[in-house]
Amino acid sequence: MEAIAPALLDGAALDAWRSYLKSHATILRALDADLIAQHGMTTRDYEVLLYLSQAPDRKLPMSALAESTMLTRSGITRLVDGLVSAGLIERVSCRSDARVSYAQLTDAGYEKLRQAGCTHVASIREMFLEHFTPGEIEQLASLLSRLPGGGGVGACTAE
Amino acid sequence: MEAIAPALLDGAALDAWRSYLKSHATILRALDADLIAQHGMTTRDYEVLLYLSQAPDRKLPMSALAESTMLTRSGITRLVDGLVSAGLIERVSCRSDARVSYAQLTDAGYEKLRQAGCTHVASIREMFLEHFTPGEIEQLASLLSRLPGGGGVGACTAE
DNA sequence: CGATTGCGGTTGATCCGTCAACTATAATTG
DNA sequence: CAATTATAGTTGACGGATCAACCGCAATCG
Repeated sequence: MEAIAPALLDGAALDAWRSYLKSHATILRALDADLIAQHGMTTRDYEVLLYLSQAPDRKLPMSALAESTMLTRSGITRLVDGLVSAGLIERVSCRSDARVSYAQLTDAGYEKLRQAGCTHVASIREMFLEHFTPGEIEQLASLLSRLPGGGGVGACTAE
Repeated sequence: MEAIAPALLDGAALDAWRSYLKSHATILRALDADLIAQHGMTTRDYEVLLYLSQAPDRKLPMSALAESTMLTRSGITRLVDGLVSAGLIERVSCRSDARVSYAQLTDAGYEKLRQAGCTHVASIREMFLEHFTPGEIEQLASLLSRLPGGGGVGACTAE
């Protein structure tokens, strides 16, 4: 009568799961608030700019962005709309395939990313990294990489 | 020129952070999809029912729910609206303070939670717990508990 | 080739959650 | 006790993301 899910999860497992959920919610909320306050940009915006900055020619097809960010194609369309009207991104069409439309980082977008990167990375350090020793970071990286989407080998969701 | 944030984060730190973000997005999306498909309910709904089920009298003030779920009070009002009209929750007023309104789990809500709990916890096992040994779960719990919101000692956000 | 099928992207409707403003009640203070 | 201030909750307007439907183009298959 006392509990439902908790009764089905033993102590450490429950702790791990709850900390995982709560810490994520707390940290992301704070990061977003920082980024918005300091640069008028959400973490999603930042993520898109970052992916573009790392891509050849600083441009990516919309679909690639959608996959990287784990948004739907329609979600990306709208997100990019915003960045375009902010002047941080341009749409350029693809010569070899008229269906695809690239999002390309503008110089202004690159500069914005550079500026935001400083404070954002500092926030990530403060909220996440600084709570661990380098050895623990490695442990954590190794553990988390095994989760679905974590980037490790067994990350296939068995679709 | 090659990277922005990554250049500022060394390898393991970047891996840990990225795995943390991506795994969370992937897992939560899958859990939500499962819960919706099998029980017509979001993880937020589930969370609210769960908190209520663990509360004395199976009821909690709206504000308490808001705090537990990390939603705003207005967000909780709307979420609870939905659960009320689904018959899983009732609103009951407080006799000692006319401002507070409790959300109370109905029998139907309890039953629904019980049913959903089975599959939901199974999904959590599959997506999260099963990737680790018991010892690793403990490690993970210990590490994550140190993060903001993770429930550990230093979890104060220094407001 | 011409028709079908598939892919990339956008749009309309909708849902979910926030913020800001508001109401009503309680607590405080002079 | 009256006036102020604080707290609990709801509501309206809005933003962000999804789904489903769609358009245009490419690729494939007869």
